[in-house]
Amino acid sequence: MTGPMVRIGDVARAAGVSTATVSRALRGLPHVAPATRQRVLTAAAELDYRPNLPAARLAAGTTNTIAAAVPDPAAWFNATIVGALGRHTTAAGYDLLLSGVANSDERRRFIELNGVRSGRSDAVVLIDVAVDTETASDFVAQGGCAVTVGFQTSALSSVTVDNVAAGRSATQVLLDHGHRRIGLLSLSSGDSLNFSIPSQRAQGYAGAHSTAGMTPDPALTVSTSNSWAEARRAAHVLLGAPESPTAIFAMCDEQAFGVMLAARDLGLRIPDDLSLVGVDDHDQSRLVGLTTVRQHVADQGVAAAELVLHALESGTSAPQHTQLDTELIVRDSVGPPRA
Amino acid sequence: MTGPMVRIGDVARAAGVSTATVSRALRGLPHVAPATRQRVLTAAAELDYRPNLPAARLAAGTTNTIAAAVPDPAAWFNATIVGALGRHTTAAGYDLLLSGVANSDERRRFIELNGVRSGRSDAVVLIDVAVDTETASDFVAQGGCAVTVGFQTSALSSVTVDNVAAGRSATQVLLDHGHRRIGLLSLSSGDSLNFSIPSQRAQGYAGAHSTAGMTPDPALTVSTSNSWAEARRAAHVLLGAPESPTAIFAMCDEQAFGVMLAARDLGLRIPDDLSLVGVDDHDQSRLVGLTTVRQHVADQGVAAAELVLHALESGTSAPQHTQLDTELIVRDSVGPPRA
DNA sequence: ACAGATCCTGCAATCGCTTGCAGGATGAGG
DNA sequence: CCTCATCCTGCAAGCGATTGCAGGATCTGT
Repeated sequence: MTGPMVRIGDVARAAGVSTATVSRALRGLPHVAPATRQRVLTAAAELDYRPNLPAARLAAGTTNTIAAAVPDPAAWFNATIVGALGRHTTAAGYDLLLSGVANSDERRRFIELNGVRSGRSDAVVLIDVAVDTETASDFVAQGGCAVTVGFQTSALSSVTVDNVAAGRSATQVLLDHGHRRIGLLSLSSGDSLNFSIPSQRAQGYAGAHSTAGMTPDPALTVSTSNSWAEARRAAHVLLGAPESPTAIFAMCDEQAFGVMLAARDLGLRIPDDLSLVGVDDHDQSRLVGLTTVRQHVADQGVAAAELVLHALESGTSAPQHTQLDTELIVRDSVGPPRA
Repeated sequence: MTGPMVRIGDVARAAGVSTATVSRALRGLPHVAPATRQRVLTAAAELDYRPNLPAARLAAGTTNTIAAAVPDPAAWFNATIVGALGRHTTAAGYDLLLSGVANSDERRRFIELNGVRSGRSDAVVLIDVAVDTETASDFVAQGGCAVTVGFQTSALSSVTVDNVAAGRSATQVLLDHGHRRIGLLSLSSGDSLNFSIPSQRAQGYAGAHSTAGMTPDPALTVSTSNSWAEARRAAHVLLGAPESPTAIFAMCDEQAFGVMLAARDLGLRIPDDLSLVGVDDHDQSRLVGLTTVRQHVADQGVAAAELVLHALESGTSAPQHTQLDTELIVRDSVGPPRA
């Protein structure tokens, strides 16, 4: 059944050279005569030789693999980043290992498993997964290479957006239209591993208010996960309250979709009866006319890939922090408050 | 900088046993006395020992890794399956390697790289990626283990849905409402690697027509990728033609979203001026009230995981074919044709 | 034709863990 | 008290590549 395993020695014999030469020839290393290389290539092709990865990795001490951690691989934000990241790392010859890391246990395991010493991956990309300062510096102290996306800590390279500004401008649009009671649908810190995004966006929300000489009503803030269903329920609460908001700032578009559903449930028209702003510019937001603060998600994946590849190739461990722009995308979900 | 590498020998010395015993103790293998195991565990913990994966893989000849191939990791369908698949394989102790396979070159490379002989992965999951019969049987002949999702070939285990039935029932709804000119937005076979889905759904479309004693007008069929932008453009063509259809069957919900955009561009109201049915039941479909034929996507990922894990654990190579149900989800995008 | 630099190539030691086999210790049964 | 099974444990031979170092071939300039 199982085809005979062709080893590097077989190729060497066939080409009449040593395994050392085969190894060098096959990997395009210098110091091998063109004619010899050709001979080796031919022999390898003829025997249909496939180098054994674990062996190569053990000997070379390098894995050519990048491990990515995401809270939920199926979520749009994560998937988009992973897609862009993967495209670039694959092009550079790296494999992409994907791990779902939904709680702190899994996170610890992930960090442990991907340290330099286990030889599982050469570098790690943490997408929307936070790590504490100590863990991060331990990791790099051991020679690990990591970059974070959507979270920032000093010891690690990162790519982020200005979430305070995003929260501010989302809120500002609403304020500009005359809204005075603006609900905040916050991302829950429940089992989430990244607290910074919600708190920063909330900070922008508060900031915009205070610039306008106002203080937001704490009763208008509700937290949920990024699931539609939960956001919908939360929006029901918000909109069913005695002094309900005339507008809602949802911290992510997916939550905004949930609000739209709730509005429909309640017979509220957007933007006539309720204004709505999200953050992300999810693929679907255009379809439903959602006004939102766009973050260029795929670009973040590309940036992460560049950071990681650069670090790997240069061997540098000095962290670099990239911050991408956000931009307000005006669609149809915002209008003046109902009289 | 780099912490001292702790090897299995160090643990052995600390625990006063041989490396063989450490290896067995740490992996929970039988034939090691409880007291000894405890001693080894303690020593390992104290030294913060991390086994070196490549070494273990080389020695054991097994990788504990499953490689998944998807045309586009960022696409909703793929991401959803990968998410479910990953959750289950990780729980079973396997790593998930993710590769974007967008054309036949990449596909060939993927198959080669993941054959048994290269020791890169223990099994392969092909998601919406087709392979020809010969490649498939070669792969298993060499001892490879593979399962396909959304595509079926006899030599490999697979999980699919009945696409003919899906196409038929989508078309049937439209017919039932009295539509007689039904446009078909087909998935293009451009660079796609899986032709079977579009052709099967088209077959269902034709079948429903012929059951009703009709023959669909070939002029009403247009092919595009699953991108919104393309589908939108195609819909413009379809709807701008002299005898435009009163309804459209889009082979996937993402295309249907494009049609919605086009309809909006043209000032057509759904379902008053145009009826629309998709396939998938994309997360967003509910939001926009799209009538669609649901396929349980996450379940397909789970099924794929089960197939793969079973094959790996039992060592069986007899292919198993799982077919999941689809179900018509009626929302608001279908009505009678305009008078 | 010769010294010295430049290029290729092979030897053999590693990389760190797994595992078949054999041997010693322990316990049960007669 | 002896025999035989049963259980643990250690020895040491791999697993299949990579790579520092040394040595031979080839070439350059004089």
